[in-house]
Amino acid sequence: MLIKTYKNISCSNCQSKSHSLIENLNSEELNNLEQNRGCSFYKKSDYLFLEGSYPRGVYCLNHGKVKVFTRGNEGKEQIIHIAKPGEIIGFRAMLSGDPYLVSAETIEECAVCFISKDEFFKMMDSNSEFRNDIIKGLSKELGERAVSITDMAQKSVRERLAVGLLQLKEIYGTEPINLSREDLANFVGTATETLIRLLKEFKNEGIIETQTRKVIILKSDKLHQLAGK
Amino acid sequence: MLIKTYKNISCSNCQSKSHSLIENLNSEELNNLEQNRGCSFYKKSDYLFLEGSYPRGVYCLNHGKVKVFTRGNEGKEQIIHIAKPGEIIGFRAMLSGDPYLVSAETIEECAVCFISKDEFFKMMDSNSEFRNDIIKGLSKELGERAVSITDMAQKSVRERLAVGLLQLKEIYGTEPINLSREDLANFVGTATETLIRLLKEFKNEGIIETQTRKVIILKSDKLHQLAGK
DNA sequence: CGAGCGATTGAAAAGACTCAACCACCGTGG
DNA sequence: CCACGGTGGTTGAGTCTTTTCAATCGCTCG
Repeated sequence: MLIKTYKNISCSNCQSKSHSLIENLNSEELNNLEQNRGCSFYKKSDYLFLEGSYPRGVYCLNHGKVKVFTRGNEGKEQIIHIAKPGEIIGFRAMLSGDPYLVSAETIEECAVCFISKDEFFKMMDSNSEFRNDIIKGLSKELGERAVSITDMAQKSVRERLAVGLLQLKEIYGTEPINLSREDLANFVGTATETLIRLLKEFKNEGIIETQTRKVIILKSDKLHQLAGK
Repeated sequence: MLIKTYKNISCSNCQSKSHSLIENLNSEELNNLEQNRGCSFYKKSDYLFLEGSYPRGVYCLNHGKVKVFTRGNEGKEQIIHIAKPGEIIGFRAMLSGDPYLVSAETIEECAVCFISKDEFFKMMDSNSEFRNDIIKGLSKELGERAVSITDMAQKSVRERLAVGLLQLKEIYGTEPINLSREDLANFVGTATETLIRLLKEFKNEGIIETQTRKVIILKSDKLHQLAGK
């Protein structure tokens, strides 16, 4: 559910710009973009878009975190990606011309800008640097997913948890990881109960610390070791 | 190991062109391409490229089948994709600028054309239709891989085998599926022994038939049912 | 203070893997 | 032409991981 519409986020001064695909737009393009996008606040657990629907544009995350997931057997979520500020969400389906294969839902309060399909394609056509960044982004992600497939197919849940925690560390930076046990399980690809048990083991081994739902990583090196096998 | 170099495959008349990314090149571009690529025969079990090395160009498969795989724990292969004639292999790493994350190896005798990096980028720059097809291809594949990740994480091996056989049916068309048990297991993401046992179950249930190593699908509808859960 | 949801624990069952042995086919060389 | 060796395919048994189901706990919000 959308809370309110606002125009007070500037693309030129967006604090997320530097690590975003929009960083290579020139000032004219940024100004134009600023005129032609809409920004909104979202509460926790709001959807940006739903699997099966058709994309009308892309979402540029200014603040907060968004989980991107599919639903598998019996509707169980598989979290494919957790987006952080600066990321543009939902352009894959737009580029392939298909309906969304994934859903996107906020896991915190978020500030999100919407860029229409027309505007996005205009940017892609007119700015080859932007376009190349998009292509590079797609390619990079495609490579990462090959690795994820292998991990899911071959690694034990324990190893996958180690991998997942390291990925989350990249996403959360210095902040503690703040996810429900269920989301964490759906990210790692396991049952919630199994996740809780393994988390407890890691805690007992001094690798992590937990504060209610928050997880703090104490020994990354140990996680790397566990993840590798 | 490369068997011999030849120039006798014409891009304009390539029987694989119609279902290839090169189908939207104009005749001038095709002629140019034809002058600037090299074609080779490969024996079964030859590598096109190896994980970790740097791409120098892309491979256009004219005849035969190629498995694309990563190596996970203890070097076990995970087959990410099986390419059939018409497909261009290995452009992902070239576009992202990284070394290959996967290896490509022939699983039959193959005829393969090599297009250099320069040539490929030239085509991408000059022909926006070609470029868009590449972008679309990347996006489509990215979506499919999200589904694969979910399948690997959530589906039982039995379900995954059903999914895998249906995918292989698309690839092999009317021909019987002709893979070693090990490759089949590495495609489905399981141990060879488990794969064999499940294959036997499917056979007993009249869903498939086997002729030594070849697998023939008798009841696709049943497989769809099993794949869904 | 009580309802309700998320987190946690325990016990049992199921699914898949590993290991070891054996079989079957195929090409080679005597 | 046949014995031999090797590779890939198959089977069996035992083990381990992970899931499932059921029950309990504990925080948070009205």
